[in-house]
Amino acid sequence: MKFPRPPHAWTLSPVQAVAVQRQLALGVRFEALSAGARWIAGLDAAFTPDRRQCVGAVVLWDREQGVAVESHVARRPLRFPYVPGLLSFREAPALLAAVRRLKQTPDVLLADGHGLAHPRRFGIACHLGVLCDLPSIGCAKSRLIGAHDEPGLRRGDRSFLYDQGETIGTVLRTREGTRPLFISVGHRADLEGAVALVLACGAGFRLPEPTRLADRLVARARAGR
DNA sequence: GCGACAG
DNA sequence: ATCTTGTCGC
Repeated sequence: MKFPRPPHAWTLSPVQAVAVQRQLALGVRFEALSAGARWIAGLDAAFTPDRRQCVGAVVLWDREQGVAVESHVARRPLRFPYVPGLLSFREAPALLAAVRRLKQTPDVLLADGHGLAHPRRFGIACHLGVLCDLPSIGCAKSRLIGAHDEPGLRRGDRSFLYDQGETIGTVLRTREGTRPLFISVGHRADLEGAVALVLACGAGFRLPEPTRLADRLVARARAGR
């Protein structure tokens, strides 16, 4: 698929990256996520053993048939350090390269990381969604910012994530006996719809199938092929 | 100055 | 993310 808008430069200083986030955050749109979203693109990244490259993977999951219909990986040089709050500048180049290889355009992107649950309300899910101009959801395995109560112990139990008086996400238990996931809106989505979609993509594991499969794919592609 | 800190 | 053995639980 092609991107409606050309991306900005990726080789930046942390200070410049923050400026880019503040600018792009103005482009985040809020919409009701389509309840009929069928093709979900799960995204995940890893690093080569020498830590010089980032490997991005995308798995297009057909929610109707419950199967992966496309899988792609792409490698890009690692040019940015890990700085909490600037994750996308490290992983997005490889992830976008993988997304670009998709034949079918996704209905929504499911990113491994936060969306609005971010200090500047522009986590990697927002970044990917805005650049691709596609609905996106952040699905992180741990908290970056915000306060919350511990959700109930059963699958589907949830509590909200708050920061500065705003509700920035949902802490969702996707499987009993495991730590909850942090769901937040990325771009062109709503929190309720995001939570519903994550649960709809669940297959008995803590992670929703699209990102779980992308995770597996990237783990294999990391070393060799 | 002391923690917290997506992946 | 990644480095790593055994071990607790279903």
